[in-house]
Amino acid sequence: MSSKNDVIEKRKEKIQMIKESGIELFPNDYIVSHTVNDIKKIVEEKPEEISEDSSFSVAGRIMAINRFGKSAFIRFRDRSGQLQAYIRTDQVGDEVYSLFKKLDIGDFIGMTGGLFQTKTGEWSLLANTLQLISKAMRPLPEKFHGLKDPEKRYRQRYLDLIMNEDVRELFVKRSQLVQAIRMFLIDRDFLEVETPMMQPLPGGADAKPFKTYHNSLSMDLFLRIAPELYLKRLVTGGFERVFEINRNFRNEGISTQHNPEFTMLEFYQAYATYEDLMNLTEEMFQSVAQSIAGSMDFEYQGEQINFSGSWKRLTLLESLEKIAGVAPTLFNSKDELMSFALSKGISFGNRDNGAIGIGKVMTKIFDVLVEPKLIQPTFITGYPVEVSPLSRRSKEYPDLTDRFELFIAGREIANGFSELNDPEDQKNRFLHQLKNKEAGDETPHIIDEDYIRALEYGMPPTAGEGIGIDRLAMLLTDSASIRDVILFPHMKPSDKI
RNA sequence: GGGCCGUUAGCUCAACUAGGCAGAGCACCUGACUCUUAAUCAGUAGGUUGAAGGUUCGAUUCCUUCACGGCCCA
Repeated sequence: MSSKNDVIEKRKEKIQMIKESGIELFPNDYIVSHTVNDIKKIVEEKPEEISEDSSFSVAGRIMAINRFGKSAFIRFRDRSGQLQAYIRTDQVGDEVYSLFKKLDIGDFIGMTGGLFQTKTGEWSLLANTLQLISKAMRPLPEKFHGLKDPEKRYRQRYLDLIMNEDVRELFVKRSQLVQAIRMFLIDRDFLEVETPMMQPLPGGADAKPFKTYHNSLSMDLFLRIAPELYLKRLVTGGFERVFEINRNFRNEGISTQHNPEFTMLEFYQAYATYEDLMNLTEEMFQSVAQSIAGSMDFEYQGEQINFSGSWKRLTLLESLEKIAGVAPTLFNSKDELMSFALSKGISFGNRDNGAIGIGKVMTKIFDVLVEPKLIQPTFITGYPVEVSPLSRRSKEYPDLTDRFELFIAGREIANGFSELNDPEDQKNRFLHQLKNKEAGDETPHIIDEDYIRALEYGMPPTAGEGIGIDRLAMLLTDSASIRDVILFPHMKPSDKI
C-alpha cells in the first residue's frame, strides 16, 4: 500500500471514529455571524466593544495547529482572511476537546467565542464552542514551502488557491479588472450583450476555429474566433453602443501568450472614429490601472510601464522606418521589401508569393523588428487594407485603413478601427480574402452573406475595438505567463497526478 | 515543430559530477506539554526514484524511446 493511501486510510479510520461518536461529518446548518475581516475591523475601529465574553460565530478552514496537550492555537481562514483561535479544554469542555484532537489541518470548523490578546498582542478568538463543519480526507501541502510545482498548481488550482495567498489575490484583481472595465463602459452608455459562441461561420478574425457538431440540426458549428460580426449586426439593429466580455476560441498553439480559449472585450460605438477610440482606450486603461495596480506607473517583468498622459502614436510606415530601420524607398517595391525581410531572417512560410502583398510583408517585418521594442503604450496606425478586411478605408490614402493597434510591453493588447460599413466594398474584400485562403484548411470557404445583408440595410458610421483581457490582466498583475491569469489553463491530460 | 531543463515520500528538496544499502525538513502516527505562530522534546512509520526498454555483477545516477510540465525559439 502506498503511503498516500496510508494517510487517507488513517483519515478514514478517524472519520469512522468521529462518526461512531455520533458527530455529523458534513453538517449544513452552521450559522456564521462574522467573517474574519469583520472581526479585524471591529478590533481596529471599536476595540472597546470586545472582550473575552463577546460572542462571534465564525467558520473556516484550519490552516495550522499548534497543540499543547490540553490547549491549542489554530489558524483558520475564511474568504476574508486568516485569524488565530485558542482552544482550551477548560473553555470548550472535555468532549469537544477530544473531538478537536481528531481534527486535521484542512478541516472546516465553526467556532463561537470572544476575543483576547495573546502575550505578543495578537488578537485571537477564544473558542467556547467548536464544531466540525466539513472533514478533509487528503492532507494539504506543507505549510511553509506551500505548493510550488507549476504543473500541480495549474491542474489542481483549488490547492494553489488554498496554499498561495498571492494567487488568490491575483484572481481577485482579475475579477476587479473585468468589473472596472464593465463599469467604465456602462457609465458611457454602452449596453452589455451576449452573442453566439457557436457559429455556423466563424468570422471576424483570421484564425483557425474549433469545429463541433449539432446532432439534431445535423450541422457543423464552430466555436467563435471573434464576436465582431454579430456585434456589428446589433449596431445595425439600433444598439449604437454595445460591448461583450466573453470567451473566444482559437485552435492554434499554446504558449505563455496563448490559451486556446481566452477572454476578449469587444465594443462598438456608432458615430465615433478610430481616433475617438484611441482616446477612449487611454482613458479606460488609465482608470483601470489606477484601480487595479494602484498607479498608472507600474512594473512589468522588470520594465517600468507608464500609462499616464497621451500615448505615442506612429503610423506603421513610420514605425518600420524609425524602429526597424527600413529605408523609405523600399516601400515602393514588394520585392525589395521582401528581400530586406529575408536578409533579416524573416520567413513567409509556405504561402505562394502571389498571395502575399506588400502589406503582409510590412506587418511581418513589424511583428519581428518593431513589436518587441514597443514597451511603453504605443498606438500604431495606418494599416494596409490587405491586412484589415473589416476596416474603413482612409480618406486620404485609400490603400490604408482607419485602424490602430495598441502595443504595450512588446505585445499587442488592442486592435480597433473605424468600421467598414459599405456593403459592396465589404463583399469584395471577403471575396479577395477567400481567393487567398489556403486550400484544405478546416474553415468553410463561404462568405457571411447575412452580414453583408445587414450592412445593406445600413449601418451607421461606427468604430469598434477588441482588447485582450488576459493580456491586460498579465500586465497589471506582472504575470509572465497567460496560465497565471487563467484559473484553469488548458493542459494535456496526465495520469501522473 | 526545434532546443535546453525538469519529473525522487503527502509537500519542499538532497543523493546524479566519477554507477555501490534512497536521505532531510515539514506533514502523518504514538507519547509529553494550557501563550504558540516554520512551537518544542522523544519515538515510530512512510519509496515500483514519471513509464517502458537497454548497458552492467549492480542503475535515482549511463543510453534509447515515450508521457507530462517549465523556459526559450519558430
